[in-house]
Amino acid sequence: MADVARLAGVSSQTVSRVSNGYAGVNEETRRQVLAAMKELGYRPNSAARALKRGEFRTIGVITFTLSTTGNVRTLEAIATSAAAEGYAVTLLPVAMPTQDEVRGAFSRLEELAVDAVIVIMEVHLLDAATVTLPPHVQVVVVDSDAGDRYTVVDTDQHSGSRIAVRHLLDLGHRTVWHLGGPEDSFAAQRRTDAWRSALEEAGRPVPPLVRGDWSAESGYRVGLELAAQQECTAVFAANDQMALGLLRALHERGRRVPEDVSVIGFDDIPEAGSFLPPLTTLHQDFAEVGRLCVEAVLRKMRQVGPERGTTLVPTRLVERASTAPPPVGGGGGG
Amino acid sequence: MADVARLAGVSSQTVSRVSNGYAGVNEETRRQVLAAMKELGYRPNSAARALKRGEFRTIGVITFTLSTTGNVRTLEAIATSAAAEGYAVTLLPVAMPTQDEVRGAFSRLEELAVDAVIVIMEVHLLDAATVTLPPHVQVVVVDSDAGDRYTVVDTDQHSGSRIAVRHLLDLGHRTVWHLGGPEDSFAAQRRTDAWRSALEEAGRPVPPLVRGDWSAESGYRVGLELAAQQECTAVFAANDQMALGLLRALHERGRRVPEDVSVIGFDDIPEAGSFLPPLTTLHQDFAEVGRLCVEAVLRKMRQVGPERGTTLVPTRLVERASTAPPPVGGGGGG
DNA sequence: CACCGCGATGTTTACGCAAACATCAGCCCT
DNA sequence: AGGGCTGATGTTTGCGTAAACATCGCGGTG
Repeated sequence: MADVARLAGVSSQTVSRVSNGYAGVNEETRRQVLAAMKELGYRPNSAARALKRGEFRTIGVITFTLSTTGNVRTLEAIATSAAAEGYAVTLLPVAMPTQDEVRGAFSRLEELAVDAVIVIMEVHLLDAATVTLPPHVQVVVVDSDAGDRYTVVDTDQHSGSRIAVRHLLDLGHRTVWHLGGPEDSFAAQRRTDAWRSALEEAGRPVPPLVRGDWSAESGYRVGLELAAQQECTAVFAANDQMALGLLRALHERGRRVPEDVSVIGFDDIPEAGSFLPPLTTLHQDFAEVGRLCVEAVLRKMRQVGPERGTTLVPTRLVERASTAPPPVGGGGGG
Repeated sequence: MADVARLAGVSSQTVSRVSNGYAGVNEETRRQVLAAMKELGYRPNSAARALKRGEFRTIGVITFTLSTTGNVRTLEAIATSAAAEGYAVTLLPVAMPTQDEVRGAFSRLEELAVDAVIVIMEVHLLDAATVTLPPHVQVVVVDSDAGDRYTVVDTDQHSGSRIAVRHLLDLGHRTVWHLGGPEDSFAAQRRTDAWRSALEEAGRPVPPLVRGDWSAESGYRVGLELAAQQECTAVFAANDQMALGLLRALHERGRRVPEDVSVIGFDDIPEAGSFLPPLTTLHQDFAEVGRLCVEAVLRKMRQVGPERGTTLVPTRLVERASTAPPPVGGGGGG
């Protein structure tokens, strides 16, 4: 910076002013400084800047696994939104869903150059990891019900699941089975709760719950059980990957989709439209979730209060070929 | 830090020594300092550290889109490996594959706190973006053939594709069709080249090339054309998503897989085993690619020379149900 | 016994930047 | 004409840390 100042014949402070786009610099002077910067290939040192300003312009994202579409898409949206606001995004992967790993991520975070944190994770683990964060670091959480302790942004799992169940009931199915996600996931839990309450509200029997672990493979395994239930004509799978496995299981057991069994998923992954048959599912707007996370965290940073509460992003039903009215004489009559 | 020093009754330099794990500190003193740190909730300020040390312990990852499995898995592996080495990872998303966007990412990078950059991107764009990087910033590229200008780490696309073609020929197919990836992708280009050369080497006819854009949807569209070719008994799809679309197209046109047509993919995405039928494909070791990227970039940072060259990670054939010998009287006789 | 060497610790300094304050010239007002 | 105001610029200072150097005490050695 001193070199630039010398070359431009000004003080280093003026260089700083130009570099930060401050007003109150003569147009002529500004041009000279910019020319000098360019000639010397000057780049501001972000460490010094951060030290002086007391902020890093960086948001940390803690995420357990990038193997689910949702996490990835949300992360991408966060990174894009953050970039638009002049913030960088630092990734803090948690290799295993263990307490130690989570604690480790948070403690790495402690010495990390971030002003705020967005957590994309099952919050069961977050709770237990009683880590004291640097006091000024703001936190926003995705996939949680901890709205009273953190600011939460999430897809509206509840209403989405109700839409799924309603869609199948409206087609004439007597009831809807559910291929749920893992027990330790809040998202899975909420989808399951909504499924049950929607059925109860409609006065329909609630079939036994079966669970997978989000993977297509688990959907296949559990799907084989469902395929054996002749009275099962409609299944709400908690995500599209499991729905894929379910489709395969049904196919192998000779149960046609949607003629014999209707299947609805959740997520609307890009491949869902290419399943056999194309999958009816609930579209999640991950881009919006990510955008809102960044917005929330920046608002918290800029304002004072630690504003808590939950923001929900609606889902949208995408009808494809995997859902249809029940077979006549089958489970119909709802 | 001064507070800690005061509380522990030592100088701030001793605190620094403890904080950085230097030898030459009395065990008794060290304990006192650690206790003081804990009591005061001291955390080293990474900005000041970076300023003093002249390095950020951070690696930037520039990536265009996180919508492909490969990019995501590689990114995840990079983040994990980097964390193991005490490095953080900063994400630099490039929203659109345009020159301007790439240039933008690189210029954001210029003021960003990174010591090195890993680029996961089609390098066609990278070339044109003649940005002058900060001189000390090392670059490693994934998916490129620019081994003479950058250090490159990539999956061995060529040998993987040859294995795919050989597998189908060995099953008895006369030749192998190819559903290629987009023209502007180096990875796609290499897979296509390898397909062609493997056929030529075996003295087989080279069917006309069809291309998709990596998406399942495009695989379906193009797949409809392939399905119309009665002499087509074996297809090598450049990735699993397009293979999924192809499977759907073949199904809709009444061509059974693998009885009438064999299909092989590339990537081995987690869902591939749940396709209908389960997809034979080439497994890419993205974790290894990511690990090697970090290793390479750290080696470059620590040593002097800008060591160039290419490291290839081998693929592995995963046989599932989508490949079989050709129908008798069909395209057989290879 | 004086001196050297070494381990343990303290003191000084500079990293690059930007806020705070200081300066200075030109201008308007009374 | 003098005072005060404004806009443009320069000077000083300190952010928190760690390298470099200084110091200090102790035990061993000639």
